[in-house]
Amino acid sequence: MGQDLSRDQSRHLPMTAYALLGLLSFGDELTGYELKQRADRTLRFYWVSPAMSQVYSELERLHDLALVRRHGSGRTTSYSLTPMGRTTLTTWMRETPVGFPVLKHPVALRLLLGALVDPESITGMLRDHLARLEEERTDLEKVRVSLRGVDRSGDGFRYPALVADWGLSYFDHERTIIEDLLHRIETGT
Amino acid sequence: MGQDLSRDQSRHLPMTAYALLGLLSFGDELTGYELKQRADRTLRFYWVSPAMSQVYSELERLHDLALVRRHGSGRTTSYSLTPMGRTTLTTWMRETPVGFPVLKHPVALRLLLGALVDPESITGMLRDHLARLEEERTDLEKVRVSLRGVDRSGDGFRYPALVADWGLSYFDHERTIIEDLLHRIETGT
DNA sequence: CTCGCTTATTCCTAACAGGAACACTAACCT
DNA sequence: AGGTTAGTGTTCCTGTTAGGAATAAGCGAG
Repeated sequence: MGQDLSRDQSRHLPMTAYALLGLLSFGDELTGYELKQRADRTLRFYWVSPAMSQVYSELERLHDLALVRRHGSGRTTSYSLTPMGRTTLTTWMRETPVGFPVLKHPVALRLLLGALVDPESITGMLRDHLARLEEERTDLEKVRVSLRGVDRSGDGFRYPALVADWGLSYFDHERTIIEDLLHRIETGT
Repeated sequence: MGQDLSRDQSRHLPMTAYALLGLLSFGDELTGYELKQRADRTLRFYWVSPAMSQVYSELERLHDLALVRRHGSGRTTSYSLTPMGRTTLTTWMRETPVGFPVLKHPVALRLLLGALVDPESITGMLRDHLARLEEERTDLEKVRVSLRGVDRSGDGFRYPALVADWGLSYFDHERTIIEDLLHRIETGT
């Protein structure tokens, strides 16, 4: 039984686990709660923010695998990356086949079924979507600004800022698309 | 106990259920297998394609709720929308609060952690992503072409074609973004 | 001091992903 | 004919993920 565990390092973990390791890879010592917050704040633009339940159970597993260290100062427990955790993460970065993006776009799904309802219902939905798009964009803008400060770690490239720029341009593109769709629907192609 | 069921029509179903009802709303009589195929072919660009297991168990539920009709000709069973199923779907289209898109972008996630590995590893990943993007784009192009033929249902707007155009422009945008990123990384901002 | 807010964790349930297993059909192929 | 291979159609099982309720301690304001 025990001998199998020695090779368990090469087993792949659920994506959530790597996302958490990734958040810890920036060096901070974080509680489950803080990890969830950071995920909600920055990660959510490119990856689904894991549920609270998921964060804690995943941390449990990562601790069992010695990929994170526990810093239990009384009631609250915080976590940091172990050297082995860092190795696992970089190995995953290099060796794991990278999947294709998956999108769950409720607006597109409904647009597809647009013939079921009146056009006003569709244009209304698109306008609501535009408004929310704008909110999200300003949120991401704030994140990018705050990254400018933190992102001063020397030698490498400023990847988090790059990704933020990518996200912003994504929002901009979607806005023009939706505006165009609105125009086409209102005038009849 | 029984009396509660009378109000169960207003209960909301999982998203997968609405996606399946949506696929059936185009009028065909489909088996679970065919539904899965259609989802893989067209739906996947805007919504996660449900797993086989999910399709069959969801159809089971929809049948229990009398939202789909079963056409059991021997060993294979096909399904079609009941009037009540159509009503449920249009009600959902109009009344359900529309959520914000969720993206799982493994390339963006890794780019965020780019400092962990050498730049060549990142540019390699981006180039792979470009290639796959191109494949997906041509798949979607085929879908759009085939829609031109089917999409001749009279009065309304050609929504499926609209959504396909949206998807194509999404791929085009992502391609230019990635190419720009590659250039910026290779030259050092 | 107690009301409400944030932090922090645990637990439960339903939804979803992924694929193995099984069975039947059809084409083709030597 | 018999055999192989590919596609159709369904069921079952396990692990992962989503979502939120419940709990509790700490902390600032009235």
